[in-house]
Amino acid sequence: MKKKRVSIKDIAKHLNVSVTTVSFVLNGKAKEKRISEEVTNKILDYVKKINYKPNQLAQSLRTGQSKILVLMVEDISNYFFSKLARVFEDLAYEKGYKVLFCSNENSDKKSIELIDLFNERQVDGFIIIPSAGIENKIKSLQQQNIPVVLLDRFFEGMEIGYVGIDNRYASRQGIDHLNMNGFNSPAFVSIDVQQTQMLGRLEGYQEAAKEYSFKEKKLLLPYNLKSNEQGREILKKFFNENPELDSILFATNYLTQLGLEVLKNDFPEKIHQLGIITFDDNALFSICTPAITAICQPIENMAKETMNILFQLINKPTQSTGFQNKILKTSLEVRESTKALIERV
Amino acid sequence: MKKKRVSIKDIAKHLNVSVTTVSFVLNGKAKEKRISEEVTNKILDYVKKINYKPNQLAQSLRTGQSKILVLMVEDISNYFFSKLARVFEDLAYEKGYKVLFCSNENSDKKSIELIDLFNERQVDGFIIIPSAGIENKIKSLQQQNIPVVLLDRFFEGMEIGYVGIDNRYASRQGIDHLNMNGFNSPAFVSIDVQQTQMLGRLEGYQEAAKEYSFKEKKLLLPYNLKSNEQGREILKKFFNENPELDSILFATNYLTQLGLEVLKNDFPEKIHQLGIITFDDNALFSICTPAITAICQPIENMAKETMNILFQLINKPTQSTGFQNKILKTSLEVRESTKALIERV
DNA sequence: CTGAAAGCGCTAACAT
DNA sequence: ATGTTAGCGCTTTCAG
Repeated sequence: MKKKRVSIKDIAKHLNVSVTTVSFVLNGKAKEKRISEEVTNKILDYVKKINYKPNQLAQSLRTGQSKILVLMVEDISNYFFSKLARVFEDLAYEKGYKVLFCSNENSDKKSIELIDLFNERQVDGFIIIPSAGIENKIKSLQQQNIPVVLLDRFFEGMEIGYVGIDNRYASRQGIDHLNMNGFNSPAFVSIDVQQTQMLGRLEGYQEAAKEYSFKEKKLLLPYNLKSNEQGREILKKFFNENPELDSILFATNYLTQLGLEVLKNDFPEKIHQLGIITFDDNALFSICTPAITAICQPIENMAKETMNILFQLINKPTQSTGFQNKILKTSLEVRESTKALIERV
Repeated sequence: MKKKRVSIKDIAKHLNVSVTTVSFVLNGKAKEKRISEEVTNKILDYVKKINYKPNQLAQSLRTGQSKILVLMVEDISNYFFSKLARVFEDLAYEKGYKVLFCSNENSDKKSIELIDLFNERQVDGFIIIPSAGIENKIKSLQQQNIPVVLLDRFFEGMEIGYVGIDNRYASRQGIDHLNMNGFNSPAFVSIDVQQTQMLGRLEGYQEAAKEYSFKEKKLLLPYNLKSNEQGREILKKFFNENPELDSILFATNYLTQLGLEVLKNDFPEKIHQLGIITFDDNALFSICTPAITAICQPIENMAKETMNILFQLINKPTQSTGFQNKILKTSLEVRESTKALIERV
């Protein structure tokens, strides 16, 4: 039943030419190989007529290029990552590449499995948001001369292409903004994890604490929360025990969501008094009440820079020495949640 | 520099056996082909030692199976789609398949390009959320005997596997709920597009209008809004011109977001009086004020059913006749935005 | 200008 | 029980 795909050989036979000729013509090398216009057109016409498409698999096997890139994120269903994915998709297609997305759930085991999996498939490059323990796996990719660039997080001291934001600065930006609006006792809510981007965010907070000499007040939730409910409990306790806080910087999207749920349910008055800032924007933050001020990562730019570095690696087969890094700045989307109290309704 | 990948041939040579033997062992056919334990172990050990991975590309070329599935959605960065993607990813990996995600932006042209692209790559199956004009392209896939199943939307009368929700019922469910809470003049805000799922939602609304004999009041925004701003203008005008409305059913996520922005900015009192329901949930709807009642699609189940149908197609190479459809029910996540007025604070 | 043929890495029917 | 060998569909060198 399966209609057999037509191959280059079939075309050659049908047209009484050799496969070589067909291949040359198809690959636009007709001129270069000085194949007659007549033959060239005959082939082109026929190919169009039967709507022939070369078998990419065979092509890849032969050329060693699969034109496939892999983007490995923590969880593709997370807003920040899915936005990133969308931008990568478009950028890659422009260049004739496809992108495979996959989620590693921040697990080393899953990350390694996935990398191996795609490596077997000879993908042409990796863009990886790495979990903490896969430094060696990534080094092994580099040794095989497979282009990799890291995104969002990196490994201290590793020689590798990397694109991220200035997390320390971003936190500072947030606290500065709070400070300017009269909030001078800010808490920092984050996750207890050794990811570089999280450490940077914490650092920025601590630095600001010194400069403005307020007392550090940080809550680090366990990475593997059993449930949202557990997270809410912890936050609730934290708010109860620290009534003096006048503002909060949430280090990720997800925490903001939990935090707002708790505030909304258990401290309905506080939600309008506290200064609130979240890392990573989301379209819906603007319709919360109060609308939430956000530290925004320049997603498009991040993707663009990553692609640049990656394609440089792809096009330069020799092991290069200088690895490019790009640290971008975040921007602040100011909304109601950080308005000075006197200005609020 | 590029370390040459070791091939089955290298292994054979090194071990003084034939490639066949290696291939059989690697494919777990040692028993079946009655290859001695000794040889089997020798091969297995060596393979493990040098960490050999077969070249999937070559394998695919040979077997005609790529173990790759494609999920084509409208926009991977949309919450509903990225959630779906995540579930598909997990389900597929369980079965040894990978999933390529791509976004068609609801454009026929892009859809067709993408389908051709992946078709050339011999993917093993397609899961497609189709744009309106690609019925023929999909038929051509079927003719080539390539497994396809449609999701979310379908083509009237087409013989094809399909998974979706009962949109008519879902709308009814929403309006019924509003009605029970004393809202009996609901509007319906949707997009002016001929997608089956949207038509179903409209139908449900109209049906309810007849049954409860309220006057239909629908707003259909153009599909290609120039900007969010334009959308907001239209909504604002609509709210102004229809002050008698006591509730709204938004037919998609995105519209809800626009609508809430408008309400928040221009009708701050109304936002607490209107009954509001949205199609498709989002984690952040629960922290809006009021928290928004949502009609939830059973994403996990949808993915599961789709996979079932798809794998049935994949494993049954002969053109089957009976096509399976699965229409699932939505559920209602009741929140503040539809509380009867008397109950509200 | 065009064709023959080798070979990418793997599978599996057919020999031994 | 193991080996030989013919492809899968394509690119590309080398010979006309």
